[in-house]
Amino acid sequence: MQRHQATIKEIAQELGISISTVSRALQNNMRIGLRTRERVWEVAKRIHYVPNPAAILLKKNKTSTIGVVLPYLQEEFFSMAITGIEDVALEKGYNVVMSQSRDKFEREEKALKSFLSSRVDGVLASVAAETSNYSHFKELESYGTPLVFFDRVPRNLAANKVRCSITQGAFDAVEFLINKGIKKIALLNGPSTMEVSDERLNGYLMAIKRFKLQTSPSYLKSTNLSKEDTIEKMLELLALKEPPEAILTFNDYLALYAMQVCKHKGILPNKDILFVSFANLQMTFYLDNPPLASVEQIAY
Amino acid sequence: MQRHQATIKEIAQELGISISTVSRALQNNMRIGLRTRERVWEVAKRIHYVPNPAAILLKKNKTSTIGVVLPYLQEEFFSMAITGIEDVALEKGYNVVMSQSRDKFEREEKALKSFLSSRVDGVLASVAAETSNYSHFKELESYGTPLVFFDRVPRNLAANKVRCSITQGAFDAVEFLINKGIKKIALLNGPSTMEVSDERLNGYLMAIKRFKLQTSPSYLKSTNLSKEDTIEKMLELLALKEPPEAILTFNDYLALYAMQVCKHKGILPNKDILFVSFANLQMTFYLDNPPLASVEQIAY
DNA sequence: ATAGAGATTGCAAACGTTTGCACAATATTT
DNA sequence: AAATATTGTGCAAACGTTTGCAATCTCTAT
Repeated sequence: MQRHQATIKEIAQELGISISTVSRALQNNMRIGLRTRERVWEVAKRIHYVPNPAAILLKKNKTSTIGVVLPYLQEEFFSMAITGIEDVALEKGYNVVMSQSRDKFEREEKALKSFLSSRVDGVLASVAAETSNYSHFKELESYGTPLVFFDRVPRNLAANKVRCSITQGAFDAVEFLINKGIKKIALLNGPSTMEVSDERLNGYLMAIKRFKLQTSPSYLKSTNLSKEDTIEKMLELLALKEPPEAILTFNDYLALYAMQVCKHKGILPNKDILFVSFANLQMTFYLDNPPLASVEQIAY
Repeated sequence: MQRHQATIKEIAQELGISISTVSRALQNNMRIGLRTRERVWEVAKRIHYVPNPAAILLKKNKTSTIGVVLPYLQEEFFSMAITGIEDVALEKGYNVVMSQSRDKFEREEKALKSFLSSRVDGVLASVAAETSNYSHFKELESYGTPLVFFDRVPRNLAANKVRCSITQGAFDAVEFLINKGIKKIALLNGPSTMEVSDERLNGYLMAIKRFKLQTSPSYLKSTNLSKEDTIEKMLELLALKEPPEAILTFNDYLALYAMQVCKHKGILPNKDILFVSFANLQMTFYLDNPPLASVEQIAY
């Protein structure tokens, strides 16, 4: 099946020169005469030579590959991020291999194992909602594989992290609602294990304080991002004696789930209860009734 | 940076046995005594041995990796498909590397090149809308890399192809409309380079013939799947002397674009003009006004 | 005891590439 | 013409693994 792949040995043979010369010629090493270099390149092209990455890895201990784990590829934020990652990686001569955790700890763990065994040069990770134990990441680092978290970064872990600071975004979102005369604002947040949740909370609290509003612990809900949990927490909010007039949600998906709950209860979203969220999905452009506003995060 | 990774040599040294014995012990080769095998495994675990895939590829000429190119990871159909692919691949001990073409020929070409140089064992491809020349796929095969197209398979190309036959689905969709008493049905199809477009057309024509309806070339539009082109073709349909009463669209995205055009023109989608499409996105559950019906394709 | 058998283990080559070092060929200076 | 510098090329080892073959053990049956 797998037909023979061209090797530098064959090029050397055909030209009657040594393989070291060919190797150097292909690297455009100045030590090799221009004429020889040209002849080597010509043969290489003709016989469709492609360097064997395994041999190179073996020698250089470098795969020129980076691994990316993230929760869902289909979430627009991540899919844009991946596109950005791919673009710069390709430009720099790196390959990208990605894996979705689907917010499951187990899948995330497996993905990292597979990255480890394929010896990626580095890993980018956006952690699964389920994850609260970071030993699998620690293990990666113990092998010396560089690791950078992005967007969904863990709290309480000394590591490289990249994310937009959205404290200000959360503040602005609340201010926006307050300017509309709203007083009772709830926060439907993500898991407390994530720093990005903290930031939303901080921005929210800052705004509440600054504008001297009131809130209560029952207005602060934290979900695991699943549809079920979100619906449950939303029902709790609606069941309060003083249900909120507006809800700031962790992202557009939570907002959509929550809005569905409202509809079932005969409450008109963005009429009876205003929704403001984070992410600004392309998708929301298709909706007749999207969240009132959304804080955009530039994923690419 | 990159800390040293354990090798079988080190295991051998520690136990005072030869590397070949270690290699065989790790493969659970029966030629190696049980006691030795156990000791080897124990050390391997302790020092976190992970086989170096490069060395194995070099010997076996097998990467246990398959490459997947598809248009958009964020389209639900593909993201489900990828999950299916990942699941069976992992189960069989294969890794998956994927790349999005974003419907661009150039990106698709690059992805295949990168697969080639990383020596994947095989490729799964769903072709980009832009692609009409398959030389890059041909090249893959000339290297002996097995190739299977899925869903978006090319016409007129002898190759392995996997897709749902949706001729029947298209037929059923039209029948569904006819049963509602609709007579004037248009088809907003995908590029004619794709077999999947042909199938929709065939199903549509079969139903038209069977139920003795009329259609006209101006009811048959073919788009490149982009939003712009879809809007243009939709405007053409609306500009006809006899605009259609219902439109069968290539997928949910086209339906959504087309429905937006209607709204701009003050036409009520699924009231004045009925929409039926293919794909059945999760997303459409969030919509207040989804396509009337959608033919589901089981991606996973 | 000892031949033969069977069970274990080790040697060494091979996979395709890179690279330090040495050597050969040519050009430049005396 | 010899000595030196410059340029071009080749040898061989190394990377971590697998595997055919040979070698060494440990038995059992004589």
